[in-house]
Amino acid sequence: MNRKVRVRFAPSPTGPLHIGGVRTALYNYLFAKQQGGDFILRIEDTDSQRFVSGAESYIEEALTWLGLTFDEGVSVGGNYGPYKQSERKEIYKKYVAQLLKNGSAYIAFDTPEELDAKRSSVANFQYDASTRLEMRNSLTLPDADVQSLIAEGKQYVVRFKIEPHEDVIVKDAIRGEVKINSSILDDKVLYKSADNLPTYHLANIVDDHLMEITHVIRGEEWLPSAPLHVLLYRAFGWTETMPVFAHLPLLLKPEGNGKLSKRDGDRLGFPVFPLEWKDPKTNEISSGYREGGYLPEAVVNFLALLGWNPGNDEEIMSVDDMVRLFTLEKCSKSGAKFDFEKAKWFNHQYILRKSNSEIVKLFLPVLKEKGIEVSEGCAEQVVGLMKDRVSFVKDLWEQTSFFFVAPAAYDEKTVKKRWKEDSPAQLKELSDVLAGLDDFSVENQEKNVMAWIESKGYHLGNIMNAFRLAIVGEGKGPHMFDITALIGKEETISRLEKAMASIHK
RNA sequence: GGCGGUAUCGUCUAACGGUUAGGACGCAGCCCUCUCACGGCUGAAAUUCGGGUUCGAUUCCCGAUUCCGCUACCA
Repeated sequence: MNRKVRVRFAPSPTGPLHIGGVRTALYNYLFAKQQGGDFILRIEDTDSQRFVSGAESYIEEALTWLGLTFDEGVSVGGNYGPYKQSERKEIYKKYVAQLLKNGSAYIAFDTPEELDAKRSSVANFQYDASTRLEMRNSLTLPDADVQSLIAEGKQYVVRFKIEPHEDVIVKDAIRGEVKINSSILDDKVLYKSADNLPTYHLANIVDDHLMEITHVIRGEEWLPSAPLHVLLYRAFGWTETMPVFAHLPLLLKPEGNGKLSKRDGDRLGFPVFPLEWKDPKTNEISSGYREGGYLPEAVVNFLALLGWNPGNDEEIMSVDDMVRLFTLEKCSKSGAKFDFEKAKWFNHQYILRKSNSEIVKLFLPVLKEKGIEVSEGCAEQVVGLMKDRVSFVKDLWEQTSFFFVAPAAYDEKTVKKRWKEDSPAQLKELSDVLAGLDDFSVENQEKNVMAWIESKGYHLGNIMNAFRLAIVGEGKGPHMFDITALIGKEETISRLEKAMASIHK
């Protein structure tokens, strides 16, 4: 039996897509593409209590931004729809009936309050083979009572009847065989009474089967319930086509312990969400990678390597490279701490690799925001000179503002260190030298200025550093003539004059 | 508490019985240099702890410990 590989990413629209979820989506995508299979987006909105409006569109927008396109899903359709679980209620009802009929499941009337009472009175209470006969369910109640309770509209849930004392084996592509004894599993609720929807467990198995999913690649938090899922496949008689499981390690907090969570990001100063998110209820804003100035390629590359590696020393990889090299076997088993510094480094690498014109497109809006009107060509030259110094496009402004506006003040420390007694006089001479130049190219400036310095026997460093202070306002930046050639003769001389007039020690 | 998973530099990881335990981020130093960066080079930095198995364990097995997850009519 050779089935076409089909994988799904199945988030719940209970909030913005977490960066850990993004990685799960990415691994599913890489695996699907590598196997020539399909990548499906399924929305698991079976928790009506926690539903958050806007979350679903956020998920799609985030995946789109990252370039993780899916072959089937709510917005693109497909032959296995609907792709939103709340639209599949009738389907689940049919399959629950099947389990009820074959004795794998039963109806339970215990209310949440009754269960809470039980849990607080009985230590370690669990609804399972050892306790189910003390509860109010179709196993203990006479058939007629069950029917009449249902007829009078009593709320009930459907529970999965787990037979104890069996070692259930879960075959995991990353972890090998995981064995759990069925006795520790409880009779999970498959169908809720509260919102008349199935629970994750039921919906997940039914959908994966119906959508012909071949590989379930999901977070490690699902490992403990994987045996339950295996048992469900068996109860339905779908063991033959049960997907291969692969449980991914979790993304951990960068410092201390625990799973990376929503709060960590803004507390530690980096995003945990792909896109900025505004909570519709509290209006609280959580920062996103996109708004933080990250390039989607960098985010994808960084994330891919958090829990997987191609087995060589390559770190900068295109999506195509990753698709080619990806294997579940090379995924690690232990959680990975999130390293913000490394994420920055990846972004820097991608800025370096992008053409100047691509960076300019991203930089122009920043310039506009600062009220700078320049030609694209000019901005492109600045970018070419400066992009290797930044990790983020938005940092370019801080590094390059002196190209566009004359310094309003002179850095005190630099003045102290670089502004000498004879600096004003020397800069006056320099100004004259430059003023006499018709050709203000880098080469011609350099030739003439060097000749002048040499003829006067001046110290090169003293001249150039004072010059830099006058033009830039502080002791930083690329080679001086690269700057002056770009800002032009007039601007250069005017800045020199301003400096001579206003810098005093 | 119970159950499961996990364990190599600070961090991400390589080494699938034999290596001076490799790479990357970060850190330090040096070089480059008109400054600041970038870049290049060099360096410090790790096999959780016990037991086994083996001629030989980072690697295989057992135990402890660690950290993580699950333990809901949440996913």
